[in-house]
Amino acid sequence: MPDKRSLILQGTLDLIDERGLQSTPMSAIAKRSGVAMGTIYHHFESKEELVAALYVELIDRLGEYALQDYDDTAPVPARFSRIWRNALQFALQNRKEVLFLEQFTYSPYIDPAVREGESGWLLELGKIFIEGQEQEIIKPMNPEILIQMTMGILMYLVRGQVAGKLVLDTAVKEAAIEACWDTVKR
Amino acid sequence: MPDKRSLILQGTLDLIDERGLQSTPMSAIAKRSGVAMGTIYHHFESKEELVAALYVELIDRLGEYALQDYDDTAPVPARFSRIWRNALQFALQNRKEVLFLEQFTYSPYIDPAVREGESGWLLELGKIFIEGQEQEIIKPMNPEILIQMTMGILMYLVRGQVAGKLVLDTAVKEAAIEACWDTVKR
Amino acid sequence: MPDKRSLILQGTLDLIDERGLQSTPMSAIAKRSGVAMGTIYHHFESKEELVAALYVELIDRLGEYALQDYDDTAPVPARFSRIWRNALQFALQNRKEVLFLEQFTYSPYIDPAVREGESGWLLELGKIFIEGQEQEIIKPMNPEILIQMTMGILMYLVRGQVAGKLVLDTAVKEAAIEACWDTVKR
Amino acid sequence: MPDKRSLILQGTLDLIDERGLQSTPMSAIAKRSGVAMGTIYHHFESKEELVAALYVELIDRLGEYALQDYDDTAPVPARFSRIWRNALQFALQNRKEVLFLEQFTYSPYIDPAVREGESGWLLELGKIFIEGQEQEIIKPMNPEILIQMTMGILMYLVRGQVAGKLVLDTAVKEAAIEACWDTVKR
DNA sequence: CATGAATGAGAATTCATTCAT
DNA sequence: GATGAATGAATTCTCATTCAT
Repeated sequence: MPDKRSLILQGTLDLIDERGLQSTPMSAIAKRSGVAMGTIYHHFESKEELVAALYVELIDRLGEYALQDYDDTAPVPARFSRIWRNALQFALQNRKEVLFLEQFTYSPYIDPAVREGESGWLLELGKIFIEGQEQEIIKPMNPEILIQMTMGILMYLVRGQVAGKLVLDTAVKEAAIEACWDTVKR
Repeated sequence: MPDKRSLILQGTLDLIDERGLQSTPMSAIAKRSGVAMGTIYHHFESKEELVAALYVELIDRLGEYALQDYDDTAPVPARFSRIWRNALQFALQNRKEVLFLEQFTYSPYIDPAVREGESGWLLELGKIFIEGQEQEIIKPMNPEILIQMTMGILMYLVRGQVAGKLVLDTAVKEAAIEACWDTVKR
Repeated sequence: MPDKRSLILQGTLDLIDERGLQSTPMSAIAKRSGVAMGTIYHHFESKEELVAALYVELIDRLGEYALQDYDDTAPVPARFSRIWRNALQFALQNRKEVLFLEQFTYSPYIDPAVREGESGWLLELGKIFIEGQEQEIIKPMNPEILIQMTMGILMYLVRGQVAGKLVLDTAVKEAAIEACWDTVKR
Repeated sequence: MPDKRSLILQGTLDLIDERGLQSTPMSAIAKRSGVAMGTIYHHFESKEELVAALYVELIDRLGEYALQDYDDTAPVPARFSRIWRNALQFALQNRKEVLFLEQFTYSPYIDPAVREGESGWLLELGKIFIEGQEQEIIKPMNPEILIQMTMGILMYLVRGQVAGKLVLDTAVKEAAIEACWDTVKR
């Protein structure tokens, strides 16, 4: 059986996805997670801390997934594709998680301090861009800008699918990764 | 002096930006807007309706701004740039407004019915893409996909600037619009 | 009809007397006072503030009562008796009020800042003692000390009566006032 | 090392002194005393019992201290001074303890049954007063009244010092004991 | 005996909404 | 229309007590 902390985080995510934070009282989280309300407060100081902890947890999970099968000796374009293909995959397989992150990344509800830590995969992406710029195959721009643009492409595609506006089948996914490359390549 | 309805909407936007919807009671909106609580209920049925009205108001404002100086007889790339340059401009000059839209577009708090109406500028973009595809200068993909990708690029750049990760000066803004074109062009 | 604020203060005092602060939830205060719980919070920021407000209110009431029929041109012993007779009278006629003050004067529950303000009757007593010392009919000690001793005599008599250990009839009351004088007189 | 029961009682006293009973959860007592919560419940049935036990413990300690060096063959005034000097000494050296007793003696939180037992020193005082009355050196009043008055004088002096209103140096302490005698002597 | 995570009833507090003025 | 005090259900959070280890 998963530990209570995980049960609570999962229950929180599920309910926020289903009804929104507004309409998710702690009592509902307790019921959904199968623990007593007091137990939640044993693990998290407040509702705000609980949501922050979930945020950190999901950021970490995404970061880990993004680096799966990552070979840092491969050529730049291959590494680029690998990471973004992973990230997209994660987003599509973890709809709730990613919508949560989208929702709270710029919400005043999340303490800015929580957002700070750079995740490993973003650092790795930075390296890829710099190396690509040295090889003159990537546009000579602030890597931060390139990262934001690429992430924006993929995240908005995921949003589009979630909203039912479009369908991301395998072909489209590959096209999307390619489009990402087109955006940054020289 | 602006009419009370506008004062209320502005106060609501300000407070949601500062403290989040969670922490924005109607009483605070009343105080900030300089009206009595009862007055808010003269103009809006409920808090939910108030937020929905704000959403619609901002969507409209963005849509209007995006089509400024738009010449629908110009060539496809020029029209593409015009609209996105406008949209980016709007986003940068209306941080609160755009973060609000980002925040609530996929929130269960906004009734899906409210989101429905296609805004004119998005319809116009659809036309641009179809025309560009006929001219074989734009990738032959579902235009919805192309729109999402382009919007993602720009929105994530704005997010990046809001978060203090990067600065969008004039040069970068132009480069960003160009990168959008690179993403969709054949 | 008394205003709601007074109703709430009275209900609070009654319940604290009957069951203690511990066992007096805000909901009980609301019910007893005949107002809604929210109304209490309209008048007082928190339970703590409510109790503090009650404290101040009672201190004021006692101070006012103590100076009834006070003639500041009378000789020192007469003035001394008048004030203490009044104070004792107040204490005996306002059991709840005085026990509340006893209970909370040195409780960490009352913010020390609340206790600060010197009440008029105590200032007046100070003057009496100084004048009496000049006339060499009162012990030459720090007046603060004399005040504490006198108040202690009377308050502990009241306590004794409340506890059922003794009965303060008219004769005893007069004897007590006399004993107070014996304590401070030269 | 003191036994756990004592540690718990001491921790309870400290915390009640610092934050009040209201704000002293059992968990805090456990932490402060360096024992587990379960351990507290081995020694005391409930929080109420714990506080009652502390009350009894402190009453006993005070009673014992009050009779130190007490010679029941000495003359009445000497015996009177001895006991009250001891009591005052105890109060000044055990601020927390005495404030606790003050606080809870008339609190509904303490079961009246707990307060009942007459302590030896109070019985002894009763004897002193009766003997003094037989010798016609003490006022012919209910001894209970005389006890309350004397205790009131001293306790309020202690309160005054605790509140920072006055300082009880050796001279003042002696004067206070004398004043007590003035209050009861014929 | 000792531990401290878990429990859940109960407390304090909030806030959308109403309505008498 | 405008006001804002009043309402009380809903929510967050607390904490005395238990019990499996």
